[in-house]
Amino acid sequence: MQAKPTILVIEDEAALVTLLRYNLERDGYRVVEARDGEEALIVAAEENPDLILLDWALPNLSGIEVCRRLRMKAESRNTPIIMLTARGEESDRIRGLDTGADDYVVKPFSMTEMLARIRAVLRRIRPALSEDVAEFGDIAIDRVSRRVRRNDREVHLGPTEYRLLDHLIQHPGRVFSREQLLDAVWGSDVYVEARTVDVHIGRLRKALIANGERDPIRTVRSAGYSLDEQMKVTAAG
Amino acid sequence: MQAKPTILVIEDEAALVTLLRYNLERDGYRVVEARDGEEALIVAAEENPDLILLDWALPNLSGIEVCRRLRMKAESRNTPIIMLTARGEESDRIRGLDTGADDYVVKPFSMTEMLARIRAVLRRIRPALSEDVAEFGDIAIDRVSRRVRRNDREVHLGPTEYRLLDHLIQHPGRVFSREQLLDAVWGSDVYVEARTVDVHIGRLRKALIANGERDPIRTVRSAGYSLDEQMKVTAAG
DNA sequence: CGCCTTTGTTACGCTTATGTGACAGTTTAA
DNA sequence: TTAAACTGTCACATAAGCGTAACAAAGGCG
Repeated sequence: MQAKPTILVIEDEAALVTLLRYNLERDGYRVVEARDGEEALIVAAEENPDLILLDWALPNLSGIEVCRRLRMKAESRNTPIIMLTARGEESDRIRGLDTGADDYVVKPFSMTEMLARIRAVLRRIRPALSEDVAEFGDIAIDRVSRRVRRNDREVHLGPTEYRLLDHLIQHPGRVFSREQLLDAVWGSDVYVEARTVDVHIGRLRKALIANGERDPIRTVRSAGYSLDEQMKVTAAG
Repeated sequence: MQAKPTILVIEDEAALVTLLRYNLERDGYRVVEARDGEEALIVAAEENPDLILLDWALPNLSGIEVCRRLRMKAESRNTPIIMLTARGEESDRIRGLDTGADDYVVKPFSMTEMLARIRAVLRRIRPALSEDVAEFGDIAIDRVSRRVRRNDREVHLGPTEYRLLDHLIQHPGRVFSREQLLDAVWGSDVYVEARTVDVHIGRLRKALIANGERDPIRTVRSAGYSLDEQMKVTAAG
C-alpha cells in the first residue's frame, strides 16, 4: 500500500461521521470531514481527497449541487464519489449517478459493504493509488522494488523520471501543466525552469520507447502532458 | 519454500492455462494446474502452492466456494489468492475480497500486469520471518547456526553485515532507504551516519562476491538498496 | 506561404550520490 | 595482555543525474 488514501466524508450527522471515521481509519485511510456543502467544497479543494463520501441530504447545499460543483472543478473532476442515500430516494439516486457519482450506498448500510465498495471504487478509478504496483498498458511500475518494466523488459529510469512516471500513472489520461508537474514531482519549494519538465519528459520517453514501441506520453499543446489512454491495449483473455 | 515458488492455476479455459503456464515458467515459477473446484482442493492439498490463481467462473464449484474452503484448511489459510474475474462482476469481486482473496485481476488482463501482481503479492505475504533458514538465489542464511553460504562456500560476515543481509533477505527485492536500514539493523535509538550504511553494504558485497560471483545487491540511486531479484532468475540453481 | 509560438533534442558544466580505502577507537577471543 | 576483528567516520575518486541554454523541428494562424 502506497501513502494513505484520503477520504472526504461529507455528512452532517455527527454519530455517523464518528462511526465512519473509526472504521475508515482502521482500514488504513486518512479521513477529513465536512459538515455541509459549503465546507465540503473548501475542504475538497484544500485536501484533494482520493475519494469522497457524500450524503445526499445536506443542510445548506444539496448533495446533488455539491456533486455537480465538484465535477466542475478540474482537480476534483476525476475524484470518485460515493453517495449516501436514504432508502426509497430512487429518482434522486438516478440523478446522482447522472451527475457524476460513481456509486451509491443506501442507508442504513453495513460497514462491511461500505468498506468493500470503497476498496472497489478506489481500485476501479485509480488502481495506481492503492497498489504498490501500478500498470498502464504494457508499462508496469513496482513501487516496492522501484522497478519499471515494459513488456517484460526492464526500463532504467533516473530518480526524477521515475517520480514523473509515478505521478502520471496515478492519474492516467489526465493532463498536467508543467507547473503542476513541477509542484508534484519536484516539490512546491524548489525553483526550476518550466522547460526542464520538457527535458525530463523527453528522457522518460526515450527510456520507455527504447524499442520500436509506441510513445505512451501525449503532448497537449499549450497545456501539458498526460499518459495517452489510447495506447492502453490489453493482451490476454 | 524457496527454490522455485509453486503457483496453482485454477482455470478451465485451456488456452488461458497454456498462456499462463508459458509466462509463469519463463518468470521462474513452477506451475501446477486444476481444471475445476474439486480438483483444485485436491491439488492444493498435495502441492501446497505458494500462490493460487483462481478463476471466478468455474464449473462444478464456484470460485467463491473454492476460496472459502481453501481458507478453512490450515495449510492453505495463508496462501495468497489472486482472483481472475470477468469485467463487470463487480459485486462478486467484492465478495471475493471479503472471502479472503488477496488481489484480483480483471480479464482480459495484460501478462505484464499479472506478473507484476504476482511478484507483489508474493513479496508482501512471504517475508520469511519465522524460517530458520532463508535463501535468496544461491545465497543461504542459517539463523540457527548464524552461518551464511553461497554456492556451498562458507561466507564469513561480521555481526552488522549479517544482520543487514538477514534484513534484506526477509523482503527480497524491496528497496530500503538508508534510514530504514539504520532503524531495522542498527536500532532506532542509536545515532550513526547514514553513509555508514554504504560502508557496510560495501563490506557485505565484498564478502558475498569473493569469487567472480554476481553482485546480489542492487543500488537504487537516491532511494537505497535491495536484493536484486533479477539475480535470482539468472543465477539460481 | 511566412511568422510566431510551442515543443523536441542535444550538449555541457555543475551538483549530488555512491564506492572505497584508510584510520583510530573499541570490542572480542584466546 | 595481546592480537585480531570489528566499528563508525572521513576523505577522495568516480559515476550518475540534473538543470539550462541554444538550436532545430513542428504546429497554428493570418
